[in-house]
Amino acid sequence: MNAGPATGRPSTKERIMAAGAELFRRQGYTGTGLKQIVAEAEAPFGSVYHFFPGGKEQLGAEVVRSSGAGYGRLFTAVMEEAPDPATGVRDFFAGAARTLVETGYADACPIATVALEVASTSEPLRQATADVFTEWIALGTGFFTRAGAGEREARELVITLLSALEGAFVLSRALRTTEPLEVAGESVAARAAALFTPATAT
Amino acid sequence: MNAGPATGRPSTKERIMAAGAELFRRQGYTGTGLKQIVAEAEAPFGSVYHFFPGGKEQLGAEVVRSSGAGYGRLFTAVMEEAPDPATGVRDFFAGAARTLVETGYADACPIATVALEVASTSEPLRQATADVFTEWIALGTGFFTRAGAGEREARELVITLLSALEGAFVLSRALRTTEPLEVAGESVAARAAALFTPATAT
DNA sequence: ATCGTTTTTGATAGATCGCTCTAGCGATAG
DNA sequence: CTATCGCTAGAGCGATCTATCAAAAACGAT
Repeated sequence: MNAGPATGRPSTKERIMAAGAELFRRQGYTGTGLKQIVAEAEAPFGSVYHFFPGGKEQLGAEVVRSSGAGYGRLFTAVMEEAPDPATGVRDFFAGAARTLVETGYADACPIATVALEVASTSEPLRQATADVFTEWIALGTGFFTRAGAGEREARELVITLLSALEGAFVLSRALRTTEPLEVAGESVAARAAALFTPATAT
Repeated sequence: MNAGPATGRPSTKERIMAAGAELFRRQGYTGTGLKQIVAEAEAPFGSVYHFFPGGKEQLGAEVVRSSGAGYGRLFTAVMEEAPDPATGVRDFFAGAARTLVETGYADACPIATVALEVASTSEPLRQATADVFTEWIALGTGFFTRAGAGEREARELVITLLSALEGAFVLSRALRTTEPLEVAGESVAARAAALFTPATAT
């Protein structure tokens, strides 16, 4: 029942999930072995099956939901700090590009690789990724409606944003350039700017 | 030296590559075993190492380049059939959505799953995916410049298109809805329409 | 301190992985 | 007919995978 006290290293379960999140994000689900996870987490192998009786699939699902929620909080934080939505979009894409470069083009979306891998092979994992995307869409729709957009415009803007972001991650990681993130980010930012300019609204 | 005569089934190498392309696209690179590929291709196991002495990695690279080139031809064909670029974009996204539904949300981008998986784990495979994306960008830039856009606008439009497409594939496969493809496609089509409307050009 | 319960742990099983190797088939050339 | 060569064919190797399980450690109550 240890949730990680202020002192010492994180609990074994937390270390396993952190290691899993990092490795799944970089190498995908099938490309990452449990042995590799426990080695990186400095955890005993058996602990995986103690904390995740459902095995690798349960670990994967919990990691997807957890890191998905964390990324959602990051999105909200960046957007709320910005002076206006268009600037928030620009900042978010710029931050993603910075992280990508700093990690040697390894850390992009925490769940995209897993999402593509499992979409046609594991229903529980597919469901976990779908829940995360649904949560992100709801989060973004809420933010943009609060910023003054209509429900429909807000939803379409978030979906456009997420599509552009995920796709730019694919291109940027493969090409090892931030150009796709910059171009796609500017495209979405321009659309957001147009939507939130009262004078010329559609 | 058999390139597949008009009669009979395709050559063994062709069957292996076709099976590999389908399985890699749906389950990813690490998620697909050579045994599964030869089973689906109805080919002897040893033939893999006869035609691909470099093993799984070489097979993966050739499959990526081959199916990447095929998808590029599809893009060009759809765009050239359409009366104008914006319609072409709409048609391409609509066709992608149709294929996705018809295959039970399995067949999206032929190389995206592999691209994310190998970006940080296999340099030869990463290079293959990067070459395909570079080729697609060149292809699209050429088309849009011939349609009347400036070099820079054309390139940015293609990158925006590809990012939106790849990202929409991720969302659509996970959510099992074509909504992301429709929304992202319309977004790119609108931008293309604006760019190719002479009166109100930037 | 002692016992009973819960939590933790790593050795190991059973299956599958990519890959190697040798034997054999069938068409063609000398 | 024999030799050659491209290809077929699958048994089997070491390594690695996920998952299991019984023993050890930690904890709480008396």
